Amino acid sequence: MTQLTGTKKMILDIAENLFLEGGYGSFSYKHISCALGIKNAAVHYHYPTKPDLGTAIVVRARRRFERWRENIDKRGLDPSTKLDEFFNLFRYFLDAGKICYGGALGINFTALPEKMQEEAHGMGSDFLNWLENLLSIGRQEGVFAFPGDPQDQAIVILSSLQGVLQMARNYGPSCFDIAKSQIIRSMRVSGVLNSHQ
Amino acid sequence: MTQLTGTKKMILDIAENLFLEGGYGSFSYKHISCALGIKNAAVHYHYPTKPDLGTAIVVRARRRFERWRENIDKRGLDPSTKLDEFFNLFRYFLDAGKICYGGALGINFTALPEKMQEEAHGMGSDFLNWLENLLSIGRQEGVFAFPGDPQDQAIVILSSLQGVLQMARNYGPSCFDIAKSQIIRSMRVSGVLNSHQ
DNA sequence: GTCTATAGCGGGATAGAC
DNA sequence: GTCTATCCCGCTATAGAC
Repeated sequence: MTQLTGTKKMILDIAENLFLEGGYGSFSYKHISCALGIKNAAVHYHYPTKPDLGTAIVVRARRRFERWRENIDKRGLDPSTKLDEFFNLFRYFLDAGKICYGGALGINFTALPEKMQEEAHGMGSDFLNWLENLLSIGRQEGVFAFPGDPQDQAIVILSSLQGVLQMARNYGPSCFDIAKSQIIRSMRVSGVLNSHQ
Repeated sequence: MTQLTGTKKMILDIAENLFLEGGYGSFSYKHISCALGIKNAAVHYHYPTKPDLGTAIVVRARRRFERWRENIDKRGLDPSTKLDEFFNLFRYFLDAGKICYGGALGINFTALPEKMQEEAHGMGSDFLNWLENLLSIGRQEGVFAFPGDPQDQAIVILSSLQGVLQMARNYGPSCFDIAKSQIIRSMRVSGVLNSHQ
């Protein structure tokens, strides 16, 4: 699969943006065609059905995360910086007023086209596995402190990020920074429990 | 506002169930009328517009949480048990394959009717304030241990619960128990950091 | 309080010309 | 690769009879 270009790429970009604002029901052929100044039949030429288009969004996002992961992992960063880069991935959504892929996919999960569900499952694993591995290594190196399995901690962190992006629409973007700070604070090795600071 | 009965109550029940499965776009007058064996015009008689119906869902849910809160607070439970009861509130959604109000409201928040947004905001505060208060008291009593402000910890816990209900659709209900256990474990006073158990 | 009937819109999708 | 034209569907909402 080579790089997308031209109309086909622009269709996918617009669809993805709308998708990240409200899920599968939030983008339509009409909306996309109007934004591009073409007719909806032209959009159907590139992506025959909506499940095709929806699946393409998730497939591309997975490839993008894979490139991000490769880039991060080969830079030899320490675990704290890597975790910070991970938070920055989600900060992009916050700044754009969007929810993340997990949220956009999870909200109507059972109503999604089957292929989209499969890709959604794979994408969730991509994120969870990477984070679990980071937490495991970070704790071994004495950088992070938390009880229990790294996988369990990864689930808490990822679910909190997903949830807080939705809360931020209701309470403003500061929620995100609060959650991020609190998560990091909770894993601080030198952290003193029961402290008010 | 007295207790709802008859058709009007059933309409609201069905709408709420559908709403909690996929948000504001997931319930329709047709769907509701079919489920009740009546015509959509009859539904409009009870709730003239969709914003009316959507707002009624959130208003009733807020009153329900208020009753829950009064009941819990007057039973003189210890903070750990209260927190467990709070988790049980969300377990109901898990068992029913639903997402919580925060998720159902947050996903299309900017597209919601204005009154619904206001109620959603109030509802989020209801939950956050109660949880923050519980965490604050629990830490004073030496039952919970966590760094930082109780409000910040409340945001992490609530966002995680909201996110994990959505993740559970993708990864199965075990996510919920894992997140719950990990959150409790992280706040354990006797907990040993860096432990693998 | 529920019905029939209908209006008007936006959605996904297709056939066939250019 | 994009167009015009069209189809069928589900949606919210309303008027007026019963």
